[in-house]
Amino acid sequence: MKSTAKLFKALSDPNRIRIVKMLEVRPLCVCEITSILNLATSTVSKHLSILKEAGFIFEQKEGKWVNYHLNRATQNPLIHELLVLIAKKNMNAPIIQSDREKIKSVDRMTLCGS
Amino acid sequence: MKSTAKLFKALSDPNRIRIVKMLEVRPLCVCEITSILNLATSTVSKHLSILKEAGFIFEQKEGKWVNYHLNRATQNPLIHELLVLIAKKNMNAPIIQSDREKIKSVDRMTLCGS
DNA sequence: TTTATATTTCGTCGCATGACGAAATGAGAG
DNA sequence: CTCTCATTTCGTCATGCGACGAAATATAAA
Repeated sequence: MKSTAKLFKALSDPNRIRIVKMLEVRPLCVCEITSILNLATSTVSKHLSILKEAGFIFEQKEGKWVNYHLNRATQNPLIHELLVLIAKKNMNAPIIQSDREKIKSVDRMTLCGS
Repeated sequence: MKSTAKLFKALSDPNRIRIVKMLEVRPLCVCEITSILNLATSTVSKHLSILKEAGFIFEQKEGKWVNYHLNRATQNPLIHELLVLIAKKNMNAPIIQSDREKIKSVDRMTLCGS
C-alpha cells in the first residue's frame, strides 16, 4: 500500500505525466525529452529514474543513447491499468498536443550535436 | 494536466489511500478516521481536505460531526476511474484489512467522549 | 588509449509536504 | 447566551522534492 502510493507519487508531477504522454508516441532518448521539456538534462534523468523505479517505463541502451520505452507489457496490473487510463485520456491540455507535435520533428542527431 | 497531476498527488500518500479504502466501507467522521489512523486530528483533517479538494470525497455535516463520503457519483471520469481502480484492488496489505476490521467496532459516541 | 558526448550522480538551493500542538471556528446542549 | 466538543486553521518543525550546474560514468569514435 506504501508501494501503491509510490505509483501515484510517480505520476504526481506534471513533467512526468508529459513524459508518459510523449512515450505513448514512440520511445525517446534523454536528450529528445530534455529538449521538449526544456529542463536541465540532470532533472529529466531524475524524472526518468523515478518513472523507471515505479515500473512505468524501462530503458534500452542503443549506442551512446539511452532510449526509454513505456512499459506496456508490465506484469503489474495496477501499473497496466494506470497506463491505460492515462492513454485513454486525451489530456486535451495544449501542452500535450504541442509536445506531440515536437516529437515529429525532433531529431537526436541534430539535437545532441553529433 | 497540472490538474491531472494533482489527482495523482492526492493519492500519493499512504494515509490518504488508507482513508479512501476505509470510506469504501462506509462514510466516517473525522474522529473515527483519526482513531484508526492513530494520527493527530489536525493531520487527518488536512488529509481529508486534500482528498476533498481533489474531488475524491465530499463532506456532509450531521450535527456536530462531519461525515466524509466517497464521491462515487463524481462527474469527472478520471476521478471515477481512479476510484474504481482503487476499489478493485484488494490492496491485500494487512493494514487495509486491519483498518476495515476496526471500522466494524469503532463508535463515534465512545470515541469522542460524548 | 585518448577524445567526444550522452547520461547519471552529487551537492546545493528554495519550496512543498506531513506531522504536531495550540488557538480559532462552528454547531448542538444547557 | 454560554458551554461543550468535533473539526478546522495556524504556526512550526523536519523531511522530501524539483530544479540547477558541476563532476563522474559509459560508450563511440579517432
